[in-house]
Amino acid sequence: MSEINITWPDNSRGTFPGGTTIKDAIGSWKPDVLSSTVAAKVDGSPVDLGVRLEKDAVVEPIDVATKEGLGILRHSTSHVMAQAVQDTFPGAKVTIGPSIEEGFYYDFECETNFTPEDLQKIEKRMQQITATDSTFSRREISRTEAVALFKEKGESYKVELINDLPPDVEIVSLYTQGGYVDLCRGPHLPSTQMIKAFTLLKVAGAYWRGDEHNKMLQRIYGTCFATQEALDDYLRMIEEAKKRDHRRLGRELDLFQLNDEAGPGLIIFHPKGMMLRYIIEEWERKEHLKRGYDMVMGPQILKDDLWKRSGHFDHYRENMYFTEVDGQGYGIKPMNCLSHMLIYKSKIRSYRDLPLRYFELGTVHRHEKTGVLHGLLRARQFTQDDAHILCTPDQLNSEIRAIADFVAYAMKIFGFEYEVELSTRPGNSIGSDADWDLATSALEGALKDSRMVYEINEGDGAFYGPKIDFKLKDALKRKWQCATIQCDFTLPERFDLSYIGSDGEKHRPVMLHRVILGAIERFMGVLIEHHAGAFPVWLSPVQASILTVTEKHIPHGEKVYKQLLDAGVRVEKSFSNEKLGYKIREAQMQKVPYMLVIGDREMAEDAVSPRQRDGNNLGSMSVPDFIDLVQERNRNYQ
RNA sequence: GCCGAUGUAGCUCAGCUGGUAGAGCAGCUGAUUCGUAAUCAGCAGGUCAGCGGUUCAAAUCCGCUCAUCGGCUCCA
Repeated sequence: MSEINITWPDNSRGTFPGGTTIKDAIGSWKPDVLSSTVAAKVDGSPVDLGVRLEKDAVVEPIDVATKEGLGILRHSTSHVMAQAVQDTFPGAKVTIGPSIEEGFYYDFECETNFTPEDLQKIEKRMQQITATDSTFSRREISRTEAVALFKEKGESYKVELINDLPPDVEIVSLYTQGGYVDLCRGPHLPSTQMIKAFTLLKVAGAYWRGDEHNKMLQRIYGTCFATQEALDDYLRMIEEAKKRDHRRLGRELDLFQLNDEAGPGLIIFHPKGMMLRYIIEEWERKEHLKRGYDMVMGPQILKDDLWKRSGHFDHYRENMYFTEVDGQGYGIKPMNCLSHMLIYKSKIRSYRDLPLRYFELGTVHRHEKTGVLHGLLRARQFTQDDAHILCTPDQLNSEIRAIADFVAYAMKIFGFEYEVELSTRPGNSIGSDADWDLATSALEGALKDSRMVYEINEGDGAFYGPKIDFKLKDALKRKWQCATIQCDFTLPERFDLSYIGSDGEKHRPVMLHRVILGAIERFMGVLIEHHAGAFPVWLSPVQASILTVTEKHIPHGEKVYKQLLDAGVRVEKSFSNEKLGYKIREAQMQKVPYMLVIGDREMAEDAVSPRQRDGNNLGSMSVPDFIDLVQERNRNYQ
């Protein structure tokens, strides 16, 4: 038998008889690696460990701890789940079951609805399967054979999947574990025994192939990790996320409410929530003015004709609210651009005026479907830190780069990491191919010039133009869409905007729509969850609470209160007839950064000794020194 | 909008197979005057989401509506 040469990741080489399995080869290379290896890459392509090597190759084991390895582990677990579901519910039809970022799911069509008790049953069955050490074995059959096989099993969704494969695909692969066969590209684990730490999480509805016109299937979500510890960590993280839920903290910290009587998706800000909002808005105004933006403001409703002209009536009507005044139809604005266009049009513009940057904390209303509403993160009325930049095509690049810098600065101030995505033309769009190409390359060019790392999101742009999305990552690594830059050649066209160029001729300006924090409400929701309600001092609605020990300390407490208030410190009185421990606890639960206890000592020294919410005591200091401390943190965004 | 679950006091939750509602915390009143995460006692608080039906009798069973939650789709 001929021999083959294998090159390992460390560039060492080994010689093996032709037909050696990858598993055996790895086993003789580094036996200790094998136990955590789920599959391998042969010349770059991932394959099963059971594959026999027939020619020279570069072989790289895929470890279960890597992202790719975890994906394979989870995908295999989803196959085991499908087996368990069909064992438990013989009528259930399988559809697809991929691994996802935090686990896996599998969609089923089943007459009965899965209950939480059913999940336990399925999980138990999965444990039986994984305890048996069944191998995942791959088999390749012809397309027609596969169709016949799944037809016979009554798996109509699998038949549909095979039929929809590209015409040049002649062979499909099947994986079998413990007598259970599924259509799959692979690769998979060598054995079910590697599946040790898994759990099923929830049942949810999901449309077949993600299309809302299709049948609703039942999706079971689960997750799987290489070790029990990793799974436990993940489950703890979910618990932590629940504790941080902004809807819960919004109530506990008395920031805002969503009230049935007011209506779904409508937020009512309480004093502390409004204070947080005010701080953010003031920051916005200051930063925009620094960057050469002009503040403007338009009305909430504008005549229907304007929305028809802009294209919103044709493309966005189902998301808009309408009203009638004196027999005239009006649309409640879902976006702020129209007023800004009218400002531009209010006089003849010269190229010397450009770029014009109109900024508005613009409150918009959008008729979101009831099922998508989610606290502050998805509401029907919200306020964008919106701006529209009108510039010459030549200025586009520097304007986009300036916005990207602004976003980077904002993310630094608020303490978020972020990712960048470029979204291209969607199906439901307006405008010419040439304009879309120009706009898309302008955005991409600016990203490249700014040396930003970005991903491309095909077909995810707005109906009027492509966009750059910035997705920030919070303390729990969850991603949230906030900033976006959208390039628009259409509106200037539709509204016949122009400027007089140096040549004395009329030219068409280009328009950029952009937001930095996105929607103030959403950003607040993200901030609440990011900080778990314990905002940095500069953002805390209440920065200090004054706690009197007994009622004889109230007059001095009042004096300190007044001093702090005069200095602009956001301060609260806790003068009630309770023991100090009780008041500390109260302030602690409200996550107030500084607690100022006023007792005999503080009265005698005319001082305060701030206790931080982390339990640290800063020692005795004068009231002016404490004021400096707070103001220092305000200035430094800490 | 779709699938599923849920809805009892301000909050967190009990309330067995139908017999007419209960606790802790919060609130109020009083006592206590207290030094870094809960002082004690008393009081008050609910058309059991809403509407309709079954029944001698409904928080409990059935239907519809509304809202919320988890997803899908959509999105700042």
